[in-house]
Amino acid sequence: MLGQDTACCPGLTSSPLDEDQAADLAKVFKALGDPVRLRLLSMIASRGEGGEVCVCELTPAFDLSQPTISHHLKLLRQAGLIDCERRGTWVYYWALPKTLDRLATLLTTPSTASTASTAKTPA
Amino acid sequence: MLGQDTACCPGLTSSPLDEDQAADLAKVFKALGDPVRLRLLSMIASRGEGGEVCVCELTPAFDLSQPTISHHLKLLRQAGLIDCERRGTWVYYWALPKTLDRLATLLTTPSTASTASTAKTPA
DNA sequence: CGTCAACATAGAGGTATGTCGAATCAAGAG
DNA sequence: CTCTTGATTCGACATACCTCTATGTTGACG
Repeated sequence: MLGQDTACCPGLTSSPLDEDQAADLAKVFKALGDPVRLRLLSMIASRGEGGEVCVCELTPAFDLSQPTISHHLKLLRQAGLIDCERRGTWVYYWALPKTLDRLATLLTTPSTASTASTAKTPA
Repeated sequence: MLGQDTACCPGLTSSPLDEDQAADLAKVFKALGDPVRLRLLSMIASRGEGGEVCVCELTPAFDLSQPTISHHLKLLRQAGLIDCERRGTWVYYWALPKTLDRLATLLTTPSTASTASTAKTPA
């Protein structure tokens, strides 16, 4: 998801998106378009670069059933925003900052681009 | 939409979002979660700072009815991403970069924040 | 005033999304 | 092996969303 060809692109404000780029990006933004998923992602991402969170820590933070949380985590994973691994009884999730960086670059407007254009994940 | 209290916030990856912040942000991301709206926004925003686009230029770029385009423009406007004005027979739309910048800052991860954190629209 | 063109709004229909309970799978303890 | 706990998958249902056609509204022009 979100192929390489969209990774290089300067931003929404520079040139109109073509249909394929828009479709790819829309999937990621749609994944972010739910308050539960936004909170889940922020809870996971705020653990830092190598940080992980167990599902058993995430679930009680919401007034939702466990299957529902699991469903939202799945969508975030399909959007390329997080990934997970099972270790014993528990499943741990971590953030994939590359996707977030890509979106941030895309949303950066020319006025702010002068300071942020060099932030395209050094490699 | 997207009150001032969320404007100051460092980013998704720094600390977990509370419920209200997540709800506000989700509305904006949801507005971006459709390929048609993404393309509309990019067509409008790529006109630059003072640029404007007439609806009559936007509609023929899509294989959709005119009311459908009007509907999507309304959602983008309600999300605070664009605004419009009627001048004579035509209606002109322009982008509101402040909202985009806010999202970009929010999505910026610590590794890239060193170069982009000062990009919060100088005033 | 009447008419026409550009946009917006209203309502309807089909599809997707969010949520749940129940069932299922995975791993460890006894 | 069986039982318990953690997590995902499945099936169902209510709601939201995207799209259309039909209708309103606004302004320009005779």
